[in-house]
Amino acid sequence: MNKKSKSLSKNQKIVLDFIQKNKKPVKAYSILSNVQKKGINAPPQVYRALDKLIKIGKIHRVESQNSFVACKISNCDTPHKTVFSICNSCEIVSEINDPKLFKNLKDFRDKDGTVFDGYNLEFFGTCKSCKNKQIENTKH
Amino acid sequence: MNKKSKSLSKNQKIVLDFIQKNKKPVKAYSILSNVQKKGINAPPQVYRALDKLIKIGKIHRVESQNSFVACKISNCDTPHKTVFSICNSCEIVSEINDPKLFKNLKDFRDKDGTVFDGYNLEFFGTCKSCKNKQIENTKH
DNA sequence: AGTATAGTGTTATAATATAACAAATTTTTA
DNA sequence: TAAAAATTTGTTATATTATAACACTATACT
Ligand SMILES: [Zn+2]
Ligand SMILES: [Zn+2]
Ligand SMILES: [Zn+2]
Ligand SMILES: [Zn+2]
Repeated sequence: MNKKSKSLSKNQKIVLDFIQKNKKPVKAYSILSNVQKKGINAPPQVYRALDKLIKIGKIHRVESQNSFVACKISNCDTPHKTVFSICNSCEIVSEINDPKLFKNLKDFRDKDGTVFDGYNLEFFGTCKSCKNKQIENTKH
Repeated sequence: MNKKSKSLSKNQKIVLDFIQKNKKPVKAYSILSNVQKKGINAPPQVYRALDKLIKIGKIHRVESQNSFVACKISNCDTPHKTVFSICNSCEIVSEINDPKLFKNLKDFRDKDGTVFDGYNLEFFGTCKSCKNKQIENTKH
């Protein structure tokens, strides 16, 4: 049994379960208040679980939002290579799985030829649904 | 005289000046403690200046560090299209100016064909100087 | 069984960021 | 140039996000 298949601890399961249930990214203190009934009482319990889940790639941190979202790509690399699109209007986040873009990022070298271990890319725009709403509003 | 050439306010100048003096990104409260002698007394004065400087593209926020760094690319776009390399070891940040990469990012569309307004990309690795130090250490 | 590693529960506190409001300054427009 | 609008300031208080430290428990490894 290799390390990666080791099962999650109680708190890790509770936190992951809550994050996976949510379509949108969730904030640490929102997780806390929502899992208190399950026996998680204090911030460190949440943050420890988050740290571990991030480390093993089950979730990602959305840096521009201080929020956390379940990984949508089963074999997401660690150290992390993540790409998200983020709606400026409703703040919904989608994880992007685009092989061509991944290749461009993986192959990138800086001026010194440095190879990077990982990256995080966040695209910002207006999602389809919000764009439609905006069009609706200009009609009236 | 267009809007972009309008001069900065007193606090904005003080904050920008401090950020530009630093090779590494700086934190908001470090800015605060370093400019108190210039008459900036409280966090909102710093954060307001930061917000404005970010908006006009004079500085960028390094999302993974909660820190702020002067723009090294004179004509950096707003809304922002930023690429950084970040050393995991010394946390030094370099702004990357790579036309080919910029083009790849600019041309990217998601599955729905959405065009994005901006993006932020952070690469993580070990900088040349830190890599050399590591090699030195393994010699002994 | 014994040791090492990882996880738990808890309290306190650090670090980062914003709300709200009155006053002053600068820019725009009439 | 005077009035109106927009921006910036100074200030106090508070919200939000995250970690330190410590004693203890559970699990995995040899
Ligand atoms: Zn993922
Ligand atoms: Zn949206
Ligand atoms: Zn820039
Ligand atoms: Zn370094």
